[in-house]
Amino acid sequence: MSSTKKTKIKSVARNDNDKFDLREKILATARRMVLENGFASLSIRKLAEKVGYAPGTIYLYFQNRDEITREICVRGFVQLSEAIKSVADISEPVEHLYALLHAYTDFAVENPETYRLSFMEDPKFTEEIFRAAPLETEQGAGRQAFAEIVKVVRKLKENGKLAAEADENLIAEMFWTGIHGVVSLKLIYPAFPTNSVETLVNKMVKTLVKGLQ
Amino acid sequence: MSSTKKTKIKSVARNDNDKFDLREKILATARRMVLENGFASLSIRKLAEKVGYAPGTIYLYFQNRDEITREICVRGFVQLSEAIKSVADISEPVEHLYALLHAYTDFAVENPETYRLSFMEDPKFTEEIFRAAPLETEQGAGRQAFAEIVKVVRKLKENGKLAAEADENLIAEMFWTGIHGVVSLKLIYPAFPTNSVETLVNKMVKTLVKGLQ
DNA sequence: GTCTATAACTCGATAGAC
DNA sequence: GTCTATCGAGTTATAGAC
Repeated sequence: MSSTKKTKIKSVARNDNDKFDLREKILATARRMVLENGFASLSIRKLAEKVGYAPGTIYLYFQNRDEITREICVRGFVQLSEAIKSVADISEPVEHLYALLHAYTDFAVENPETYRLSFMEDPKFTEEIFRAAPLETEQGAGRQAFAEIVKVVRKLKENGKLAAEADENLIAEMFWTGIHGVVSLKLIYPAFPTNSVETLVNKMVKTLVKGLQ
Repeated sequence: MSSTKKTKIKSVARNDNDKFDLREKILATARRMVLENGFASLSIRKLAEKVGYAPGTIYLYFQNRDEITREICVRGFVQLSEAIKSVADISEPVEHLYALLHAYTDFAVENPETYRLSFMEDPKFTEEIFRAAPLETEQGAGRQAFAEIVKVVRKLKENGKLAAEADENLIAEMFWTGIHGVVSLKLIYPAFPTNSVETLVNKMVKTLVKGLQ
């Protein structure tokens, strides 16, 4: 790998008065292509054509195709992380838990391609989401999201909804893997779990919460 | 790379007396390649080379590449279906449930590539597993497996572990999606759920069973 | 610095000679 | 049935013109 080769290409306007960031333009175009036809349809050649540059030009801003998809995923997960945090002010713990998990599944359903690539397709991207990194940075988005679940579990415990000796981490992972199973199966094959994501998530969370008492 | 030109294709021993099924040989070789390097590494060219034939020959036995991967998946799920049925003689329902779900997760852990392709990568193959087909045929393997879970749920109900008005189908789907979430997340990123598949499945099933009462 | 053109390598799939 | 040759398409990456 080429270490810190962030070639911060001169931020000079190319043919306009406004300075524009070609890197961002490429990313935006790539994102649009992905939303329309999925990650598989994202080829360097087509991307370059749409942006109006030659294929080789893309490589001035990105090391390779993966770096583009990775960046799209990571940015997507920042949204997820924010959505999860946006319900943090709900004081009642069970209600908070439902809101948080629904924010999660809503993100997956509304951003199926991002979710698929991040959690179902390629370990490379999953790693990117969970990478050990300062919690504040974008790269820690997956860990931030998980940390929020742990917080809610702790809140459940403090409110007596949970045994004092319960393993918070294990329980948080149980919730996460459970709802991941619901959305991931539904995303790949909508016809199988015949029940809707909402019905399944509600039933699962309700049953788990009751079973934990 | 390069060099080592293998032009000795013609010298491969082909037993013309025994009529051996080249189709099976191709499948077996493909399966081996998949086990070693994943489905992505399964190319017609490499496969043909390993089998000792020209690339075009493969197409005499399979319509295309997908037909090979599909067949590998479907056969894999017959094994899963059999593993699940092999625990059907356990009379105590909760014990039966645990055994069944562990048979499922064991299959996923032992056949990660098959499981990944069937349930995480390409809807085409998921569809093949769940295809509406006579339950007895190979193609119904996924549905057979699910039917077994429904049976156990019904048994739980008959033994009073479950409310009489409980939705058997919904509960069976809840168990399936739950353990699918555990194994699928673990398969794609072993480091994240820090707890083992066994620990998570046990905790989840135990909590769900308790919560259903 | 920016971009074009193209190399060099994949791959799946097919046509035609034997 | 099998092989050779090839098409058409994808990919990364580089050499060199402007």
